[in-house]
Amino acid sequence: MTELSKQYNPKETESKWYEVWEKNNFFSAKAAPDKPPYTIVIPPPNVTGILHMGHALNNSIQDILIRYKKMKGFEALWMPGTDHAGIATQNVVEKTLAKEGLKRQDLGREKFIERVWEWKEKYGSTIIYQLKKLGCSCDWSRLRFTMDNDYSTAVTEVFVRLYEKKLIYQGSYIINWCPRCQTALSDEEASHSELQGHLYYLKYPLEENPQEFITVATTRPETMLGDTAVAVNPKDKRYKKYIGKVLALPLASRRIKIISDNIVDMHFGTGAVKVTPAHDPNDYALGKKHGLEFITVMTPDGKMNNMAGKYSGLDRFKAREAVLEDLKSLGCLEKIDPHTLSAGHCYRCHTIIEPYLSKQWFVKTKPLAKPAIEAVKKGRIKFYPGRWTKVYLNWMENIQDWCISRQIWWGHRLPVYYCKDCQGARSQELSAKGIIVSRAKPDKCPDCGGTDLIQDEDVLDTWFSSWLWPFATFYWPKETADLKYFYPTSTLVTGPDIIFFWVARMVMAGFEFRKQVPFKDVYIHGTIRDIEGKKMSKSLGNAIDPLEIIAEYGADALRFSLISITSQGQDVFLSKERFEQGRNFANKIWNASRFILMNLKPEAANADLRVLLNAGKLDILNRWILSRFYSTLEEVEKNLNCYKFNETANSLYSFFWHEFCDWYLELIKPQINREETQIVMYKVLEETLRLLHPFMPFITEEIRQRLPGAKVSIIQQGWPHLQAQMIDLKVENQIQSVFDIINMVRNMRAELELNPSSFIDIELALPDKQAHNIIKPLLDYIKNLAKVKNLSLSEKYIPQANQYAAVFKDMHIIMPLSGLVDTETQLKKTEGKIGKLQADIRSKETMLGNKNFTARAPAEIVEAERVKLKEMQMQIVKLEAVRNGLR
RNA sequence: GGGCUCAUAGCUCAGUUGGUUAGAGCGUUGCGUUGACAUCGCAAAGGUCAGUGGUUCAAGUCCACUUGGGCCCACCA
Repeated sequence: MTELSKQYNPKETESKWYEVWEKNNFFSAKAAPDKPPYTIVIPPPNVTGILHMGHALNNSIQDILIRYKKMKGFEALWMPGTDHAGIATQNVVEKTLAKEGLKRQDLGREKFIERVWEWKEKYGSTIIYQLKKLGCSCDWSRLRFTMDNDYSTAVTEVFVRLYEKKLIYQGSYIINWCPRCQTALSDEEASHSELQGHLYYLKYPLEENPQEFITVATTRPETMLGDTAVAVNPKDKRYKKYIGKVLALPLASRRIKIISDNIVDMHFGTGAVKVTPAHDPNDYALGKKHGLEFITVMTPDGKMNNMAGKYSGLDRFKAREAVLEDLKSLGCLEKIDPHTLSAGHCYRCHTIIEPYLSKQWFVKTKPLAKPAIEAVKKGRIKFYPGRWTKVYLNWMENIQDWCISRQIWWGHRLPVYYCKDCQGARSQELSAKGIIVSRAKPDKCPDCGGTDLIQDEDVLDTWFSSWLWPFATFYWPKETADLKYFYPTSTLVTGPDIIFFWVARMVMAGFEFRKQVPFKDVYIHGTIRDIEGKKMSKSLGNAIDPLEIIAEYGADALRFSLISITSQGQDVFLSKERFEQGRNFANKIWNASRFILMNLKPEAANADLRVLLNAGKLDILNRWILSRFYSTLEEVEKNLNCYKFNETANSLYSFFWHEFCDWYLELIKPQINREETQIVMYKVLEETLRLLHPFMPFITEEIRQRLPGAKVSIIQQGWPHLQAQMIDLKVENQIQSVFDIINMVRNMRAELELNPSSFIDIELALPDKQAHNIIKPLLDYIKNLAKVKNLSLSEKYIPQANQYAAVFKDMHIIMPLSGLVDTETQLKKTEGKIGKLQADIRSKETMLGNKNFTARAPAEIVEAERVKLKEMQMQIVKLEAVRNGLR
């Protein structure tokens, strides 16, 4: 066995063990009918992704679950993969093209897509390597990509099925349009944020009397060029007389009608609203209802089109200025008020969304939502923390149809073909004629037999492929053995930001295509923020790079620190110093293990603990640590099973550090060569390492391998079995008393400013004779850790001037002094304690004197309070004796 | 407009179904390095649990309101 360094060096161990795990296929899972399955599908990171703290947290949690379940005997599968991330990836590749002075149109569709694939091959696995650095135990042999051939088959299949069920339709509606990406977006992809804008009051003259105006208020004056009506509320007395009259729309020189509709809010703006049916969703509805004209005044890249007359070619915001300028000179701009408005922004490039009328494909979602609502209501899918249930249900119950077509190139092309011969016959309105939706490209048109078929140019929303992730990764629509065994999956771990994008839709897909839930538990973790509460992001420059932390502190430290501060679902405010806790803990584990390894005899690994226990060969100290260990194990499992990761991490931390190291290892030093100590010390370390392994996989593996009895990996050692008979609260209490006494002596020493390394004498005065027998065998422990030279036991406390005494339960702890210490100070301190105790006693007495309390509180609580009061009364007598001795 | 969430030690946060003297990590202060660990040990200081009112024998915990952060949803032109 090689010498261990004084400090843990994560770099040396991490890559080494990861290789071993991979080489031995410890991460692979196979359908195993004799074992229960446990499945997690990874939220597939974008191929453009690089590991950030959110990923680190998300994947640490998943790895903890997978490693725990694997050790526990489940066939645990963690399905990995990446998402093609349509718009995001296309944007990235377009940027690299721009450096060559090229646009994607210069290459053409096919060549461009080739470039994207090239980019993907080159950079698309970056995040996979980074996940490995984190220690993730994904079954990499199953790595999937949402644009894999098989996966695309599933996407096409789903489109065709939904189309055939009439749950997919095509139509012209107002959608969210990103003028920069030049594509439609779903409602979820338009993230609304407030911005400071203006409310512009425009005057439209009446045709019959141009001196008379109706003033409308708008935030987007440039759209007035597409106005086809002005609407007022029918109840609005101010405008009643104008309803049905005609206005001369300035600049556009068009006649528009004044219509009335209840939807108009009389109290907003002027109570008269301009109606632009082609550029606003509300106006669109009004346009439909009142049979208005739809005039599109913009081009897809956000410029004014030739319907906009002289403004044609101007960018929409430049056009706004120009329009305002011209209205002003016409005297048609009444005023401008500051106004905060909320505008949609493209979730990929943050450009302000333009509501835009265009022909798109939609999923009819209401029927899909129905079983997805029911499943959650009935608890077949559970959210952790539970409050997300409401968020999910609220969205699901108010679900809108899903716009799934995107006008970009990178993605799954719609399996929609048009017959050129039939196209002429197609009306603008919905008609299936000449539209062929098919799994494979058809040879000829089923309507006219024409062979001139072209495929729809659009691709599908990225989420239209990711919503199939829990089963498409198992090669659905094939009924594979893996699909049957591993699906439905067990737990989904993700952040709150993609509940609508992804989680909700997966539930819908699960029911629609598999007739069951896609997962049983959804664990929603918090968002990682910087110390000021801002979301961590590269663009804000406040991000802490997990890889940097791994390089500096190690992956185990990163994981442990992250987990220990993330209480269930709560956001995390993170600073770099936070990771020192994990690093220090790793180092503590390392050094405690180093100490044990230096003293351990290999045969200790072979003994059977139960035999030893039954033979009565375990002393109280060893029984104590075993009891504490199994109590901890019990707690760890309870917390893990309800996704309380921080509590688990913290109980392991405090058990290992503050009980095992601070007390146990210190106390056993004098008896370290005793057989029972050897065995227990080995046992507790070995099993604690196993409990820690899901949290800190590398260091626990490294140390386990150095202990006797190692298998190829600690993963194979499995999860320790709870041995409830080892939990002994009586033993725990007795040892706790010893610790309390030691603490008191240490405290007294510190109060007296005695050098911690000097030995002192102590007398314990304990009136209860029977207690003497219990404490006698424990005296050596006290002597050891409290640095006591002579420890005597007596039955009676005799107050004396040259001593310092303290009280613990019914015991006086007496420290003889050689006269150097100031008795005045001791007296003050003792009196202070008495004063505090008196106050406590008074409040207890009041409490117990209250008949309401004694009558209504549970008997055991009242009894406990009585006992407590008695103890306090006893203590005060003893303290008073001490005080009298000092006087 | 609706909903969620947070406010506890100087900082970051725990605190289970209401029930002893409210905890941890970091930081601070004092003492301590001859063999596990200074990425350490021992000890200490530090909290009217945001405010007000209520329910209760009992409130950090439950309820209402107030104040101040953060987030989400919604078609206020």
